[in-house]
Amino acid sequence: MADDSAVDTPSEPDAAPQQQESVTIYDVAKLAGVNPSTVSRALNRPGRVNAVTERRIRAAAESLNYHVNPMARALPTGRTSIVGLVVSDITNPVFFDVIRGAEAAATRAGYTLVLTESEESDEREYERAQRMLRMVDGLVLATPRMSDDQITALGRQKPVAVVNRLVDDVLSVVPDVQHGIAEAVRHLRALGHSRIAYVPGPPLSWMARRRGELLAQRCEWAHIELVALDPVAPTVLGGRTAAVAVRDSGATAVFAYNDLIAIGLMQELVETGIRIPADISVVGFDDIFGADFTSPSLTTVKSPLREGGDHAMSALLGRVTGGDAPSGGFDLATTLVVRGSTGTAKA
Amino acid sequence: MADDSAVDTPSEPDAAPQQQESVTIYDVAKLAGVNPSTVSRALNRPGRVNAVTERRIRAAAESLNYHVNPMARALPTGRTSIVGLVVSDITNPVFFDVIRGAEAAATRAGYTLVLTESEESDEREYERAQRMLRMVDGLVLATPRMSDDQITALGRQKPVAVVNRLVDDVLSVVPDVQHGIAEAVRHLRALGHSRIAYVPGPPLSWMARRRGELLAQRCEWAHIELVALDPVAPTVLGGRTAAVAVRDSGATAVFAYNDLIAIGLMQELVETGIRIPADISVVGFDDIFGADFTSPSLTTVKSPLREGGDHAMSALLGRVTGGDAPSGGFDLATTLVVRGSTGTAKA
DNA sequence: CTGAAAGCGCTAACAA
DNA sequence: TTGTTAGCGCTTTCAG
Repeated sequence: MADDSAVDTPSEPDAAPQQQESVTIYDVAKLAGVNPSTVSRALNRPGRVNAVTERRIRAAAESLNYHVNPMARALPTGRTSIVGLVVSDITNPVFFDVIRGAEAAATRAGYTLVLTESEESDEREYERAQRMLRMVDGLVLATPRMSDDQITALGRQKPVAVVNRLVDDVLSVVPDVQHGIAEAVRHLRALGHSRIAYVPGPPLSWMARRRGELLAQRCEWAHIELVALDPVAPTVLGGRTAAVAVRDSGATAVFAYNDLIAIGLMQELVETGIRIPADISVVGFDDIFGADFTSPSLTTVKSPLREGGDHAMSALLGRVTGGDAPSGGFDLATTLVVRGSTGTAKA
Repeated sequence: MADDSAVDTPSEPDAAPQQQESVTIYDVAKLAGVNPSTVSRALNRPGRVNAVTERRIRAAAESLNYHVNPMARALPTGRTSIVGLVVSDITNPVFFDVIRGAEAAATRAGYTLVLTESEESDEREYERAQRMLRMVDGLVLATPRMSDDQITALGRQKPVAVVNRLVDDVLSVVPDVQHGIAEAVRHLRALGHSRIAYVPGPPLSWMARRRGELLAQRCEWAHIELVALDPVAPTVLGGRTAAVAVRDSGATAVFAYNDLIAIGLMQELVETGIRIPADISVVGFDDIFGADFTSPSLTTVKSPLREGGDHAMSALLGRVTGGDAPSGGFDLATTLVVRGSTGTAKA
């Protein structure tokens, strides 16, 4: 640690590191005194080779530090042991859990996860998914923005699973939003709220539309007036822009399409001198990382994001490995997490 | 949207989708009336083929919806156009920005990003990196936990770059922590703090050790007493566990190894009736997503994480594509972001 | 149980 | 400029 000032520039390795030749089954075969095909058999299908030769081969492979070349294997088999995940925005914490779940399921099954993002563009999304398709055994699309037709087209080429959206003829993993919404509406109703505002998310998003619809349904059912405001970007900034409309709506409580919006909204409202929840209650969706950091902490409809990613990937891999239909009945119910941002309605 | 109750289970596609045969350069060649190798040339090295035949070939490829098979290409060339990124914990928001930066740089260069995590285990980390190495053209390790020797070993096989750590003979991208720490110490000093506590992070982490060392140096230099407490896990929970020690330390301000710890610490302190910053000031490191959600919002030494990921990946790809040494002088200085969690020292 | 041989899709000499 | 011909490393028949 002699030099402290120069560390902000990549250090230059002294010598160009010798990229060592990779060892192949031919090397192993030679060392073990067998045919390459026998090496392949021994390493892949234990039992289909004489026990002692197998041991000899394994020892040879070990000593040579042999590792199979996934690319070379992919050619004859057509399977790469790679699965892809497409998210619309790596920045959005909603996907962190989806990624984590998908990664876990993939790793568990011995698959490698490849990740890409579409930066909220439906065109880029399709293009990148298509590109990725060539190298993966299957694809998971998280809250995709592209059209149903495009998704179906992808599904015709390789197995595809979708999270947070329902698409015909495609493996779809969707949480039961209904349940959480019912809880939330009941919660607000019990607190005396009878006029609620709703800040919608991107109209291109299936999940955004769905939440809006179910919320409207439920409020009508509960004889609560729901005021739908203009949709905003599903970001903290988007939430801030909705503050004025929320204030002017005369509602005593507000639903935001997601937590990001809810958080931005709260920040802006508080800065305008509005007290939460004394003046207005706020409810979000998702329960993302950080939802409990705010002050007051955010009441939100929790989506089982991690499970969603995990289940989608598991289902996909089940299909990839030719397995039978994944058994349904996942525990994907949304639930209300009550925190500090909701309180009794202002008189 | 007829059925609302059944959506929590993967929908079963009616028919097993016909996985269409993938089209190869042979198909394109036949359609265009040329030899496969000509197709390869036309598509890869525009200009080395007659302009009109090239156009004919492109048209044929287009009409057949041809896409190159990356695996097949990887075999003869030895290059996959895939780069890997290893992080220690996908859950940790610190890596979100690193991932985003790396992804951006990779995509920009036409590479695909492969992601894996080590779940904070040095063994798993090395094993997964090694496994990944077979299929990538290069590897970026973000805040790795494995030993220098292991990193060097990886670097002998394929180009490797490291973020947030200095390793001999390996491309290292490290922010200039010094600068931010100096600012932070000066800030606290100006507020009258003369006894500061420090909650260290995982001892296995190079960056954790470095922050501790530089902080100690700087405080000594500024004639401030620094009380190093026991290290904790770099998580919100870890931060909570440090609260008692912090309170008992008698310090009027506390540095946490990272924002996660700082946030957990603040939560626990506040719940114990300690006021921030009236009773104690808190400073974190990184400026992660959510650091401004807390109440009070967190004063923190911001690390240019996104740039770190981007630069590391760029430098790596520069090396992969045989380019010359990446020009140094990146804008990777850390800076102090002053928010609400720091104030004048209690008398 | 094991060896021989063909071929996955593509690239890269080498010829023509 | 284009065709021919070998492979890249591995799996997988098919013989033996």
